[in-house]
Amino acid sequence: MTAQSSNSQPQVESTAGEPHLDENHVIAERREKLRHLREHAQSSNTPVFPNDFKPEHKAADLQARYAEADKETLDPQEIPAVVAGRMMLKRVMGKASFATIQDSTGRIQLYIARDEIGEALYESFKHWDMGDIVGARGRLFKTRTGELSVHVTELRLLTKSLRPLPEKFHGLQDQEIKYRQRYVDLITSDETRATFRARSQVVTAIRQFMNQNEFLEVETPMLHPIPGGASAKPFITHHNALDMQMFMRIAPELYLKRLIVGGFERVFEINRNFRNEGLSVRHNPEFTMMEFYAAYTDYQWLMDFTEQCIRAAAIAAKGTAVLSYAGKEVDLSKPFERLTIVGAIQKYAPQYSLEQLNDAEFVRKELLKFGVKAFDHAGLGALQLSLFEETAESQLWQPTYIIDYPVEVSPLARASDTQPEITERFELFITGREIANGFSELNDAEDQAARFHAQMKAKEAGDQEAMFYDADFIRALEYGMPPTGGCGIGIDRLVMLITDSPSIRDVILFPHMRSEQ
RNA sequence: GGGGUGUUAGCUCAGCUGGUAGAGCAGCGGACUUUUAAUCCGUUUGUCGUGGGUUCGAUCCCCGCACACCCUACCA
Repeated sequence: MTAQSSNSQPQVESTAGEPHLDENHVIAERREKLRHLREHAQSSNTPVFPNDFKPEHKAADLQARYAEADKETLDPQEIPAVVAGRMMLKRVMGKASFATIQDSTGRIQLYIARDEIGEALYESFKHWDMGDIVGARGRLFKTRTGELSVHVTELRLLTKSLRPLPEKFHGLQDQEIKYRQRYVDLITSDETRATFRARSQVVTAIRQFMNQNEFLEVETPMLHPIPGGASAKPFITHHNALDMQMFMRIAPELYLKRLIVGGFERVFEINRNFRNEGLSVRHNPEFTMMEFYAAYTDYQWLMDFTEQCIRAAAIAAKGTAVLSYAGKEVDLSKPFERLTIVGAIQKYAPQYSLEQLNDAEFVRKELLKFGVKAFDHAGLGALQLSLFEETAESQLWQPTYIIDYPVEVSPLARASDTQPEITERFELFITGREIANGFSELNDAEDQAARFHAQMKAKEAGDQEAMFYDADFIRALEYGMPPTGGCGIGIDRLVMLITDSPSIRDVILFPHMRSEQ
C-alpha cells in the first residue's frame, strides 16, 4: 500500500525472473489466463484486480433469513442480494451454470444464466477457476431442489487465483501443508475456521471476565535483561545499540508483581512467552499465557476464581461447560477436585504407603525405576513431586487442583504459615495436562532474596533452569507488596481442551516449523 | 535429544518381496438453461522426497540425508 498506486495500469511481465516455490502446469495455465485478463483490462482501461465492488450481504445472514422460505413466496419477491467470496464449486452447463462462493460467514450458490449476463461474460466465466474471488449482484430465489441461490444479473472477477485449491471433496489432507500454509487450510476446512473462531471467543471471554472483576489489562516487556518468573531455558538475543544481551521472556510474573507493588492491585496480561525447549503436541516455543495478580487474595481464592474463568471461557466458546475431549467427557461444570501431591499419588498409585512416600531414599530409588535421576540437592518434597509426575499426573483427566508444592521448586511462592517446607501453590490439571499454575505470592523481600540465592546455588550445581537473581525485583518487594495471589493459565492448552484439538499446533495459527527444504 | 512411521501427477490416493507408473478430482477441447463432489465424450501432466549402494534392471531391497507425523525426554 504505497502512495504510488493510481489508476494507471501497472506493467507486469507474467513470470519473468521471479522465484516461485513450486511452479507447475496448473499454475502456468492460470498465469496464462491472467495474462489474457491483463490484456483485456488494458484495452478496456479497467483494472485487473478491481476494488470497487462492495458486497452488501453475507452468506450466513442470507441463509439464516431465507433458507427456510417457500420457493413460491420467496421467488416473486425478487429480493436483491450483493455478495462476494471465493468460488469453491463450479458446475458449468451450456447456457447456464451454478457456482458456490464462500465468504467469511459461509457459502451461497450463484445461478448464472448466459441470457441474463450476456454471452461474452458467460464465455469468460466458463474459464474462471475454483479459488477465484468473485462478486455477484442478483435476486434471491430457490432452485428446483430448494437451495437458496442468487440469480445473478451482474458478475465480476475480483481476484484471479493462480494456485489450485486442494481436491474439492477430500480437502487438504497433508498435515504439514495445513500448518505451513494455514491460509489454504482456512480456505478449505470449516473445522479449522471453527477452531480459531473458538480461540478468539475464549480469549474475548477471559478478557471480559477479567474486566468484570476489575482487573487492569497491562503489557509488560517481552525483552528481558534477566529472564525470570519461571524455570525454563530462554531464547537469547542481542540489542545492538545498547550492546547488551537480552532474553525473550519466559514469563511476565516479576513485572506484573512490580505493578502490584505500584498499587494497581489487580492486573492481568494475555501475551506470548518464549521457551527454548523441545516441541511436542503440547509445546510450541512461543505460547500464550494469561497471568493475573490480585492483591489481598490467596491461593484458595485463586482456585475458585480460575475455575470460574475457565468455565466462562468454555461456555462462551461452546455453550456448555461439559466438554468432550478425545472422545471422553470433561466436566468443567462441577467444582474442581483438590488434592495434595501425596494425596494424588495415594489416589492414583495406591501401591505406595504413606510411610514409603515420606521416605526420601525410597522415593529416590523408586524414581530410578521410571528412569528419573533426581538432583542430589533434591529434598523430599521435590522427590514426591517427581513421583507424582510419573505416576499420577497423566491420569488427572477431570479438572483437578494439585496443591501444596514444596518450597524448593516454588521460589516465588509464599510458604505455608503452618508448614514452612510447602507453599500455598496449586497447579490445575485437565486431561492429564497442566493448564494453570498459581500461588499466594511471596511478598517477604528478604525471604525472596534468600530463595534467589538458593536458586543460584542450584544453577551452579547444574540445574540449568534454576532462576537468576533479579535485584530490581527484590528492590521492588522491599518497598512492600501487599499480600497477593497470582496465577497463569496456558491459553493454547485451554483452547486445545475446549476445541477438542489433539495438538497445540491445531490451535496456533502459524505453529513453529522447521525451514522448508 | 532418542525411537517408530511416512514422502508416488497441482490435489486425494492405488501400485502384486524388482521389469522405469495408474484412478478420481482439477486443467484443456466438446455436449448440456435448475446443478448439488453435476453428468457424458475426448485429452494433457510425473527427476515415484533427495544422495549413494546392490542388481542386467530399483517407486519397490540396503545405507545416508531432508521434511512431516506419532511416541518419548525437558517444560506450560
